[in-house]
Amino acid sequence: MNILEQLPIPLLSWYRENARTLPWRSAPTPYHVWVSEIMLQQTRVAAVLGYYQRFMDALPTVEALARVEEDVLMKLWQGLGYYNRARNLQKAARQIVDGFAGEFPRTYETLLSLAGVGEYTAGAIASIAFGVSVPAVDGNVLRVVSRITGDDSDISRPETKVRMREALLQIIPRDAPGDFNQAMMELGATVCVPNGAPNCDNCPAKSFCAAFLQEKTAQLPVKAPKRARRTEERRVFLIFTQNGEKRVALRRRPARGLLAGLWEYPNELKAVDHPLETWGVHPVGTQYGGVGKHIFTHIEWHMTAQIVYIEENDLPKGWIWADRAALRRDYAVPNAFQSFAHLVEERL
DNA sequence: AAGACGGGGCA
DNA sequence: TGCCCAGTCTT
Repeated sequence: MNILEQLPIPLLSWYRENARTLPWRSAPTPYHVWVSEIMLQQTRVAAVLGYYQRFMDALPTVEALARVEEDVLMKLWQGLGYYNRARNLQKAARQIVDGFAGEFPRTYETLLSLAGVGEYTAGAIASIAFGVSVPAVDGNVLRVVSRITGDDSDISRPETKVRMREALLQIIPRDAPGDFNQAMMELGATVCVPNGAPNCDNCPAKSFCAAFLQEKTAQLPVKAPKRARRTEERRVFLIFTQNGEKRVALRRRPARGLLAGLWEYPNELKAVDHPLETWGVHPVGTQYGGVGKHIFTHIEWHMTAQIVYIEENDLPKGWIWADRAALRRDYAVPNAFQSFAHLVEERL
């Protein structure tokens, strides 16, 4: 017999008592659910809160999102990370407007065809916005299921995810699939937590949870170790105008890859010699700008900044001069350069 | 199946 | 520091 069969009733009851009040829950239209789910991918609720409302104020409809200029979109996403999510969001908005005549897709399979919508997100939108009985299996759900069933399979394996998804499909309440999925995630986020001891005293599953009953919560879930990240030594050039208006040089990053399409202070690996010369930049004066560090999931940047003054007309093709207002309003600069933000602002 | 892809919070 | 987060896409 399936131990999970005991879960839905106490879980839903617990959820109705303990659900957090979240902005995307107040009016769960398909558009609201979709945008919030994309923002929440690999991102904590607390981090999304500061972005969601501002995004909705700027782009209240799927049509507005489909039409917005990419730089404005990226500015709204600046600091949230995984920037392809934003670009895929707009791609999908155009799919909806052009391909589905503005009518939001309402089946799991059709939702899957939208850019940036995978198994989890398709399940979340289908169940929460349209009441379709499909699971939404994220990291929280994998952890909760592993513990309740005492399953020690590696949850990073696709095969494990498929099996747990199928088990959930058997028990998901047909009259409340959206609440059930949200309740599973809410439980994982607030009670059956990943770091440190879970709060089993307040868990609706404590009477039948295998991990709790066998005191194995610390051993579950099982997850394969990640590969170590590599380090990159980089020189960052904070380039200012020598005369006239106070401005700083920015250039756009390549359209693909890390931080694609965002703006940055020109920088290069330390292993590469004479980047200024290569760019055709002729310093009038230079000064040490301190060090900075930024940790990505798979790379660690160790940065040394150099302050450089050049003539205004010495700016390489394609780069731009930004004054303080433009830097704040128009250009999405990733948080990787946050260590130098203060230094730059002081000089603008 | 593995790697790329951000950034932050917490033990 | 290392882990993990309402994952998806590419190779």
